[in-house]
Amino acid sequence: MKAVENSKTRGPLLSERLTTSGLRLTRQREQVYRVLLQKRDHPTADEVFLRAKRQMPDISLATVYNCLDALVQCGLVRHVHPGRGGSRFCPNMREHCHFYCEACGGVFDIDWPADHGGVPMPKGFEAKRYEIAIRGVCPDCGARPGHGAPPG
Amino acid sequence: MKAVENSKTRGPLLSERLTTSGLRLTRQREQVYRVLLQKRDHPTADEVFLRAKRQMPDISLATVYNCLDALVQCGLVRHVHPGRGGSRFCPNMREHCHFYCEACGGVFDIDWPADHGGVPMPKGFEAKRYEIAIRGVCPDCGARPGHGAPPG
DNA sequence: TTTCTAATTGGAATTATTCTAGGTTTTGAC
DNA sequence: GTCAAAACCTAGAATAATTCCAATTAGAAA
Ligand SMILES: [Mn+2]
Ligand SMILES: [Mn+2]
Ligand SMILES: [Zn+2]
Ligand SMILES: [Zn+2]
Repeated sequence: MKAVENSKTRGPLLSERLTTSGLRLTRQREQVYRVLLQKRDHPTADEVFLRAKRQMPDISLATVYNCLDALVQCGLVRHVHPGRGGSRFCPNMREHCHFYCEACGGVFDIDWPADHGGVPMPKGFEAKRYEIAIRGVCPDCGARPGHGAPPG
Repeated sequence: MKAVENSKTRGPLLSERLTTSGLRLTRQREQVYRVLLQKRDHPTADEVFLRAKRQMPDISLATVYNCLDALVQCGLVRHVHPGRGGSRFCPNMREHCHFYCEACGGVFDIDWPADHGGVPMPKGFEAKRYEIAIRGVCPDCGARPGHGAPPG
């Protein structure tokens, strides 16, 4: 039985995207990508490592960092920078911004309307991409004030 | 001769802002704030430390971190998170966003038009503040391609 | 299949930041 | 002014996140 790419868990592109970027398809890269697609909660590298180890006990943290880097390089994953704590990773490549809940530390994708228009750049500045961070309180934490687990 | 507050280098508010936040005015906090106002290039904590030491050789790095924290707490300084490398500090409290030059690593203030409108939030999300990062190439690096010093 | 090179691995190293414990300064009550 | 309490500063240790390194393994082109 030939393995068929399942876009639900693996995404349709991994093998192609890697090779067109001059990178190889490896078990570890598949596993790291699978982990990211399975639970889209913007895990840290260390969280990805813990989840990946469940099915691949010998994978190393250094490899997880390498794989995440490869996935970012070939355009399948975003590297997200939440200020405090380690950076996080997101397999949603649609244009969106990130909401950081100050009560529970959760990270949420927020749609970013296509008509954003951007910010007018002063002469000479060449903007390649925008990253919008929104800090506040998520629905769950807003509903039960004082009960949000502190971030970290 | 009574010392007069010089708003060019010290800003008009340090003493007041600290005390209204329940914090004390100290030599070290003055010095750290002075350093930030003198060269507004978004230095890292370590860069602030090096600059502050020139006039106050006994100041410690831990104190610089503490002072920066106090200045952020009392609303005189912004804590800026550029993804890679250490976080940076900015005494410009007007609404603005940050341009990160991918060639030289420089950080620049970009005015953020007042009519930005914000991003429409899904039900339940309470947005407290926005942070916009723009990545690209600054005027200097755009003018001499290939000559921008690599960031770091 | 062979060969070449990219990728993986564990551990050490580096970087950025926070913590700790002890000494100093400021503040405010007396 | 004197004194105690609280805030602050300091050096160095500790922690957290990430990168580097040298040796092995494994993908894929020929
Ligand atoms: Mn996301
Ligand atoms: Mn700024
Ligand atoms: Zn929350
Ligand atoms: Zn530049």
